Amino acid sequence: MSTTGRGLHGRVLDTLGPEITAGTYPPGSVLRTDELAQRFDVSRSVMREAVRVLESMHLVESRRRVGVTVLPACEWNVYDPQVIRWRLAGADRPRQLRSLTVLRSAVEPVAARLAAENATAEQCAELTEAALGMVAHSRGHKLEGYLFHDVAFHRVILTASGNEMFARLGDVVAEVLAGRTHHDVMFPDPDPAAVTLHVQVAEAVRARDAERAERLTREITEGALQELDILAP
Amino acid sequence: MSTTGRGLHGRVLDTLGPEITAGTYPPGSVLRTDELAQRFDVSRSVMREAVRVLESMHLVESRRRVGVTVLPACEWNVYDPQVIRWRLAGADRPRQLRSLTVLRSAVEPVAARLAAENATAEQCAELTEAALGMVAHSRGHKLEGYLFHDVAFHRVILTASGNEMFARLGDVVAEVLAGRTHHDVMFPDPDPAAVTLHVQVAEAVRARDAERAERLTREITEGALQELDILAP
DNA sequence: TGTGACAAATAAGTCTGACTTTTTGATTCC
DNA sequence: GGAATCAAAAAGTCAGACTTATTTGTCACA
Repeated sequence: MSTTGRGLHGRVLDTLGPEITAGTYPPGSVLRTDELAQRFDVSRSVMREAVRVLESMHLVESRRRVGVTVLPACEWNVYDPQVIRWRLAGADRPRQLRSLTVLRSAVEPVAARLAAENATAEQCAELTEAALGMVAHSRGHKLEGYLFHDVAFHRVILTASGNEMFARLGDVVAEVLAGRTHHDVMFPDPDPAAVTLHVQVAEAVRARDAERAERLTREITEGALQELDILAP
Repeated sequence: MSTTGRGLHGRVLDTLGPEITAGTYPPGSVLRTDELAQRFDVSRSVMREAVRVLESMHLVESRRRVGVTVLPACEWNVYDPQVIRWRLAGADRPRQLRSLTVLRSAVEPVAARLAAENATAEQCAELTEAALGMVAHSRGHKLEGYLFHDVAFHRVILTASGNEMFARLGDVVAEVLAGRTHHDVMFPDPDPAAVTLHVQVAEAVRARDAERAERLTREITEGALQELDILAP
């Protein structure tokens, strides 16, 4: 599940990216390419490539005669999957998880509405299969299997919406769900009400009932928000 | 309004980025770093930096002995502001504008609800000022002034929500609104109903009426969607 | 004393060329 | 025909020299 790994510059990013997103260097801090190259024991060319990537994520800004300046968090490309992973691995994980869950609560109901209008027969089948999979793994400490089908379910909804901006949030939702299962406190078995809601959403989409699909999905995401409130008020 | 401009590699990206996002090279196409370096008359180091940036946007994938492979659109980081600008400048602009407007319709109502709960006094003032500015420029072909305050209004809503994921969509909304004003057909004066709605949202936020702020904002975004349907059905 | 021009220092930016590593696909041998 | 081997291709890496822009500081001049 390592993020980059591709090449030496990826190795550098794997430690420098998390450091920056964790706030190790306060905004305005200046790093020097040469020093970084020394620290990571790579050539300047490799270090420059890494800096270019960080720059494209708006984590840093490189200026002549000044150096590589760390930008304030409000500038970061927080939708970059890499940045999301780095931040989820860091200390302000709970805050991040909350932001993303709020985003989910805005997007997924609308996506479900669109999915009900646009889903193909195949996507309806995948949805039903995922919902049934969730049911099958909802009891007896089978959290891994449950997570698998949960992720699949929400991915199908987002993809079937037909909106590419929604579809690309599939990875984000997957990270959030995985994070909830693995790192945070979670009950040994998922909430039965949530499981039922997923099944009902699948039914609504299959029945082309957009209104109902949206309302039920809103219940799901509101449940996810309440769950966060209980764990970290 | 030029996007990158910083350094030689930025110059390369300014032409290569739009080419790729426009679909000039079909997914799976293979580019060679050396050839690209020749074409743009830059050194391999510079070309490699540009490729790294494209790679971090998931537009291409670089593999040894193969070359730089163009990835299918479903892999692209479509939330990267740079990618958004490149695509909005390209041929499938209308499609892109629709995707982003649907995203707005999902996000902004929820953001308005949160803004009503969390906005500071200063943000309330900014919101009112923006709404009044829209009113002042709503008649007499003052589209530029209207756009300015419209952008400001939606930026404040998204920022005041207190959710950083929402806040970062300010630039996206700005692009969408600017695109609508400049490139697409638009009536010489904005819809009076929309202007009124903005004023009412500002009032609702000031009055801490979250429910009403959400409902009114939903009306605004649904209006934006209908406007798109009229222009490009 | 203030100000403007000029010079020096600094760190990123660029280029070149040689070398390494990985991957692929073709060839050969069993 | 299949497996092992080898050669070519392209990205990856490195070192070093050089360029350029920007900042800072100094000095002369008003």
